[in-house]
This record gives sequence, structure tokens and C-alpha cells, in this order.
Amino acid sequence: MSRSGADLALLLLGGYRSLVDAATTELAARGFDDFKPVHEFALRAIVAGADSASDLGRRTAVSKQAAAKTIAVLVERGYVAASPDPDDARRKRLEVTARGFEVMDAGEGILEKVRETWAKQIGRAELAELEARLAALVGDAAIRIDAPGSAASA
Amino acid sequence: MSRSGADLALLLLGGYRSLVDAATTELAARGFDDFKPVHEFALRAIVAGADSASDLGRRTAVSKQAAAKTIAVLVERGYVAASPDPDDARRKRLEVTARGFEVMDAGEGILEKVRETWAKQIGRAELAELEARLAALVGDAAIRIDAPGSAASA
DNA sequence: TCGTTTCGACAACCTTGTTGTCCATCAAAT
DNA sequence: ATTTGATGGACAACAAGGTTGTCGAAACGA
Repeated sequence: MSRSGADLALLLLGGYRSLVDAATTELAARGFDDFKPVHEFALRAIVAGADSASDLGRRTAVSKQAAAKTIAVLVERGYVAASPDPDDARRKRLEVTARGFEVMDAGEGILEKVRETWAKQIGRAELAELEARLAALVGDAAIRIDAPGSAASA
Repeated sequence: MSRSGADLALLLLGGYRSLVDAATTELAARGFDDFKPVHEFALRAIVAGADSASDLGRRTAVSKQAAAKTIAVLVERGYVAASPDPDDARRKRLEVTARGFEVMDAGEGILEKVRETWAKQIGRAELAELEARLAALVGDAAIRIDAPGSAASA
């Protein structure tokens, strides 16, 4: 009984959602409510060097306006600080705050814990293999998050 | 270099998106434009027995109002037919039309083709193993699509 | 210096969800 | 048989997150 292509898609989506739902729920329980995967992605991109709204938009494949809205939320909630750029009066330099790093660390910890239970379920070597194969298939596409919007509602 | 939990999430999302983007693009090229993954999920649920808006909402974990909106679109585009239920005057019985089955078949064919290229890339046995392991991890959660909304924008 | 590009902001709008409310209808208990 | 409660579907108001278009200010390049 070979599974169909649609089932494969559902499996991948299911896996992603398992991880992300766990993270969102746990994060909310730890006081980071209203923190969604999009925010996590944005934070990661900012840490990775996306230090302006336009830049963030390019890196996360959304319009700069959409990026600006996300940033506004993150700033309002204290995860990101925006300060005027001394070298370019048009820009506002973005920085992840201590609280921003806090939520990222917490999120990573939770994901790591789920991954650990997965490792126990199917075996550490098997999980590593699964990851390696996925990486081979998806490759670089996974690194630049092409459309975080598709995970927005989670 | 063990990958982090966040990377794993990204890999899963990336894989899902690869499949779904291919399907959406190809489907549009074949004349099924404005057909999105949510619609596919809804169609599948209807075929599986969700024959009313409330029912569909329950099965896809969205409000009945949201389900009704999706149905309205599907009916308008000819993928689903709604007829009054002879046994219950409150309900409108839903049925997937011939065109609905057509788009489902086309979608499945496209996904199958992508899956085929994947099989060539990492090996048929390896892909089967990957699927089996994912199934073991995600299990039943993949069968009832918990929140198709999270894939809405794709 | 003067076009051109880029940045951030504002506005209008779309999509897809959400709640809340409402009425008609069914079903079950008295 | 009637009342009471649950359910189905519709309508309205709204939220989140995305889009495009426009704009002025600032930077940059010829």
C-alpha cells in the first residue's frame, strides 16, 4: 500500500504542525502569548542580518509593507528595538532585544524537546537519516524561508 | 553537526511547500486557477463524508462559518454541488461534482509526479522509509487535517 | 547637480479566518 | 402533543496578515 502524493504532503504538514503547535502552546504557557511562528521567523531573519524592514521583506519573501507590519508588532511587544540608523537617515536599524533572544531560546528549547521525543520514538539514527533525506530533497529551499506567511495562522 | 529543532521544522515546512507549490502552479497552468490547497483539503473531506458545512467545519477544525465560506467558493466555481437534504430541511447536502473529481485527480497526478522525482533523488526505498517514519511520528494527526487554515495562503 | 533608486509610511483593499446573533428545524423528554 | 434544547445555516462585524499603489525624504551615481 504505497502512500499517495497527497498523503506525503499531509505527513509533512502534520509534522511541521506538530512541532510548531507544541512550540506555540508551550511558549504561550510561559508567558509569551501572541507569539507566532511568523514572529519566530522574523526574529531569526533579523538575527541573521536583516536589519531593516525592506531587508526583512526580501529575506522572507514578503512585501516590505508586510514586513513593516510584523516589525511594528514585534517592537510593540518588546522583542525587537528599532533605532535610527546613523549612516542612513532613511533606515531604522533593527535589533533583537534581550526578551527577543529569550523567546527564541525558549522556542528552540521546546522544539528540541519534541525532537528528542521523536528520537526516542523512531530511534536517533533514524531521525538523523530522515533529516538528512529531507535536507537532500528540500535543500536550500528550507534555509531561505520562502513564504512564512503560509505558517502565519499557526 | 546535529540539526536543531527549528531546522527540522523548516525542513518539514519546506517539503510540504515544495509539493504544494508545484501542485498549485501546475493546476493553475491546466486551467484550474484559483484552486488552492484549502480547497483540495475541503474536497477530500467532502468525499470522505463531510456532507454539510457544519460537518466540514468540524472535520477540518475551523468554524462552520469559515467552512461555509469555503463551500460557497467551491460551489461558485463548480467543484461542489449543494442540494437540499430531503431528510433534514436545515441541511444542504454537499457533493463533489465531476469537475471537482477532475481537479482532485489532476492534483494527485502532479503530487505523484513530484514524489516520483523525489524517489529518483534519494531512492525509492529511502523515500518509503521516510514516509513510514513520518507516519510513525505524526500518525493519525495527518489523517484528520487539523487546521488547513495554516496552509491557506499557499 | 540632477535623475534614479531605496527606505519607510500611509491608505485602500483582499482573503481567510474569528465571534456573536438569529431563525428555522429537528429530536427528545415530559 | 408540546415544550425545550441542540443543530444547521445565514448574516454581520471584526481581526490578522497579506497585497498594491502612492508619496516624500534621503542616498547615490552619472
